[in-house]
Amino acid sequence: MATYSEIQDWLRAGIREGRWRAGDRLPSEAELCAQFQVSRMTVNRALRELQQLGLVRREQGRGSFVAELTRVAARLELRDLHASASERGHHHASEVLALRRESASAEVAHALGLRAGAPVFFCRLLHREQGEPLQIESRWVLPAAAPDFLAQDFRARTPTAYLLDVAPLTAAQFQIEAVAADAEQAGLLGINPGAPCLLVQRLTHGAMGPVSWARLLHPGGRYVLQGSFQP
Amino acid sequence: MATYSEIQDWLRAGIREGRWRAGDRLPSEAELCAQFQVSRMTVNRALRELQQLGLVRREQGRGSFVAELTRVAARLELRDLHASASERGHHHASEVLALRRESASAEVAHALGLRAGAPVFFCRLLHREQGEPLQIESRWVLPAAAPDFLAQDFRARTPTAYLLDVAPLTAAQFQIEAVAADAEQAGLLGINPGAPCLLVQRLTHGAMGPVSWARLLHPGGRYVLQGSFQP
DNA sequence: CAGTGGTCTAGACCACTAC
DNA sequence: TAGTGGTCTAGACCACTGA
Repeated sequence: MATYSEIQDWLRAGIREGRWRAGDRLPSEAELCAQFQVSRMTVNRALRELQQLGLVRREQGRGSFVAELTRVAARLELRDLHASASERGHHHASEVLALRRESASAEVAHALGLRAGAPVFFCRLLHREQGEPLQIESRWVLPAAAPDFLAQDFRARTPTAYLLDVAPLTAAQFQIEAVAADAEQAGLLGINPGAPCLLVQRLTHGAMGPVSWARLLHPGGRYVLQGSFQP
Repeated sequence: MATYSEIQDWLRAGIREGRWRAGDRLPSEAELCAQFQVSRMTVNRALRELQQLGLVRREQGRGSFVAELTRVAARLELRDLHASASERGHHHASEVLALRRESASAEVAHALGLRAGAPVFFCRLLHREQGEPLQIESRWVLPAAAPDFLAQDFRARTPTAYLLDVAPLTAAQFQIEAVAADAEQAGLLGINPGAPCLLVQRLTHGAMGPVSWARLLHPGGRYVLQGSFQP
């Protein structure tokens, strides 16, 4: 007798220890049923989930095989700064530099799917972790998606956390690039003008469509994105 | 009668169309069984897989709920440059700047889990896409993992593709940051010294342990990492 | 207590693969 | 043809939740 997760553990251990190498055939469902004294449904679930994780490749009529990794992939998470600082036991503070209604520039209008000049809410915050400037957040919000946006106190709750509440996410896109800080940004972040920064641009969608477009600028030396892939 | 994926499609459609909002309770397994005239195992699988995808949250004794997204996450893939250029129909070329045996510096030894001074293979390549410099690849390889590394022609096949062949990946870690180009890097990439670059550092493991450590430097304006999240 | 999900069984029929 | 995985059934027992 065994459970599906025990069978998974046994297979993972065998793969990790090199008992089966990438591309090798694993025992068939029937063999695992006999070995672990379980029904086929149980074995099937164990193998199917390993397949969903990318660790195993299954082929009808042929068998189950250890998957070959052809790309380095990982789940990258871009999280609320306040929550991630708290998890590390760090202190996080936000300074509100701007909070107002604006007319959408061509760039903002394009990102949010509006016509240029349409009214949007805008905020600009400087985030500090342990007292050190870590991010300039520039954010444009569709008024229809968060009508009370301008009345919030973003020192108490970040725009990210507020928007998650009022307009739950259904989809998001981001892009990450390296840019040079301009003079104003450099002053806020306490770095030299032209210094390298990591720019994360993020568009979030709610059930009704686009909600918010954010440009998050981080000083190069102080902010690193990390990820890992462990099958 | 229905299949598990038809039930999933029906639930996803309801969530997408706002029939259930984030946090709402979905029909119970028993209700779905009755509605679709299927056994509980089928409904269970449909819901369990939606849970694994992060679209649904399930609680024993309470029910199944539409998940609230609390983080923007996406599968980020760091791929072989040649393969990704080919997919876009672009031309990719590599220039081999160095290919030799070295003694591991403290930094390299630490990354690969060696003692400082241990022999490692090293290569340095300049990758161009459509003729424009796109990446400086500096890579250190554990000789035991790829004994013939120094005999390869990396203009024909990138080190990434070669290593995937001889030492299949089992795990990887990466980190991404913004740095300034030094004079030599700037010369190779055709940018100004001090210009912002995206630096991706990547450590790959095979079945036997660490295989290779790579530092991939991209000119800021020409290289953007993108990702999206669609439940 | 009734209702929920978590897991497992011992079958079944099917499509596909390889010989 | 024998063996493989893909899917489904009609039950079962359990742990947990909330009234």
